[in-house]
Amino acid sequence: MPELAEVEYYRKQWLPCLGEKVASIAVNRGKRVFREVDVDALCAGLSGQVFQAAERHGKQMCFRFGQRHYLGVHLGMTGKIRIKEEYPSGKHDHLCITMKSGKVLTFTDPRMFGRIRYTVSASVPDWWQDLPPEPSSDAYTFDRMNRSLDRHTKAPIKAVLLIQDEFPGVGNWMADEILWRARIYPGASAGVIGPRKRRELYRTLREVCEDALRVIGTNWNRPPDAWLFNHRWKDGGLCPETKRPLRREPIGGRTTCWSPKWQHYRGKS
DNA sequence: CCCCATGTTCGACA
DNA sequence: GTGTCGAACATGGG
Repeated sequence: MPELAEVEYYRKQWLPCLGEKVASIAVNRGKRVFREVDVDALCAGLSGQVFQAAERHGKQMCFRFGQRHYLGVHLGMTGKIRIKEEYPSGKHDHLCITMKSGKVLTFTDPRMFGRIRYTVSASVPDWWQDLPPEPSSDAYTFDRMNRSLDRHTKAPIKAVLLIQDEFPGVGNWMADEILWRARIYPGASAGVIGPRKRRELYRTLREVCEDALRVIGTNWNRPPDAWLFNHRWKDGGLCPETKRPLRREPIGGRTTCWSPKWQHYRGKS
């Protein structure tokens, strides 16, 4: 499920326990989500620490315990985090952090494409440093987007928008929403998109990131029907602009939904 | 049984 | 080295 805005929503789920102390840890040892983690160190290290901070960058999250314990969480395709009232928990609750209050910070992920990281360090771990600017931030410039397109001139623009080093947080539905608003055919090579269209793309990129954070990232509200979002999932969906049928086909290796008449821009050939 | 899935990574190839 | 593409990862839902 999770892209930028959904991850932002999940980030907030543990916040009610901010300032509380960890009582004990339980893990589903050996699961793929712990592939980069020393699980013994995590269980031993986190106990007794105070939950201090919850941050997000793109689709990644970082939770700090005490001054030196950094817990990284990526939700993959099916990950969720939430608070449970008591420990005995579900089959896919791979990480359960029970607090002194009895509440349990829980990480769930049936498909296990998600990933946990754990670092103890006086300084910010390398995986949480020097991250590329998010498209919704002030640091994200038109020049930067241009460079991303020029580094991947032959790839379909849809595929380029999904590269996390270039567009952190953008996922499959957001990429489709961005291209629909900019009226660009998702299969168009990034390199053939002209300067004027790039300006439009820059605007819709930032707009979709901001809209998504505001509408879904806050309370997971249902987006307006004027977005592509509500129409893209099922067969038979209609374009909110043209009222004509949407198309769904794999582009850039992912299921892509677009409105053929509306998204006619294919660049210079 | 079949096909599909809002993500990332790795190997092959040009 | 760089860029692009497809397969693989593991599980559940329709």
